[in-house]
Amino acid sequence: MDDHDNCKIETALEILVGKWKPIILYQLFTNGTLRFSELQKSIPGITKKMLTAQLRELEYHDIVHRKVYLQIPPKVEYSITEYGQGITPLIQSISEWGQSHVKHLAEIYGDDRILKKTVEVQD
Amino acid sequence: MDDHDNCKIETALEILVGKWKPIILYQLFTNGTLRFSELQKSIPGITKKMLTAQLRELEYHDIVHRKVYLQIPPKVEYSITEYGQGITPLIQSISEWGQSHVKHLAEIYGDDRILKKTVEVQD
DNA sequence: CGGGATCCGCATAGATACTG
DNA sequence: CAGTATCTATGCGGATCCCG
Repeated sequence: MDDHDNCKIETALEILVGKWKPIILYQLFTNGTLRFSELQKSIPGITKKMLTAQLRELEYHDIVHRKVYLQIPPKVEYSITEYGQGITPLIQSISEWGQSHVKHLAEIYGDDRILKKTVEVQD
Repeated sequence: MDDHDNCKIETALEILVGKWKPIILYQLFTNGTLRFSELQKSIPGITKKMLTAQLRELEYHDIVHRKVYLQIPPKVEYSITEYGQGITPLIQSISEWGQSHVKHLAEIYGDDRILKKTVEVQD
């Protein structure tokens, strides 16, 4: 780690972060190509505004490709770029660490988040 | 990637994310142990409130250890836990990808962020 | 010294309506 | 259909004050 690694990390994080980006990427990775409306339907709760904004950022970073069909009604398809495929190892690393970390937390605090859910329902 | 990998990713990201966490971790990784006030001085612009909040989250996740000396005036030292050491490969991965990605962006859009800096200084 | 409590401002997300 | 424009709301970060 040299002195400027932090900003690089933050740059990388920008791409994954934002309430919706991980799940957008997940949808595109697993489904290949999706229309705007399909994407929206597959992500409950997201608004057009947010979806558009997040997709634009991902597009800027060359992770997502935007293909516009000039027709009425319009049709726009989104997919992972070739360069974007290259983040899979990274996502894999993060995901794996995340999984083991969840287990670690369970070991420390006990697995009472399940109980918590039950309690919440009781109300 | 199974159906619930997203939440795991988000769990993992929670730890790195937040305006100040990367640099807090950086300080602790490079300096070993730091007092609250030393940490604050090493991170220009951060408020006590934020520093406290971020440290508490990191502590909850067992990444950072908080050692309190019961004395007047108080003294509190922070360090990376043994478990916390385990995130280095993850940080490494993210950092490396971040670096190569910055280069990729430079290739696509041209390297005009350096020029931008120059312009900013001109003022 | 190392915080906690409180108040405030701004950015950002959400909701709604409109458009090519 | 795939957005944009506009308005509103809320939640987070910053500033300030206080306390053991």
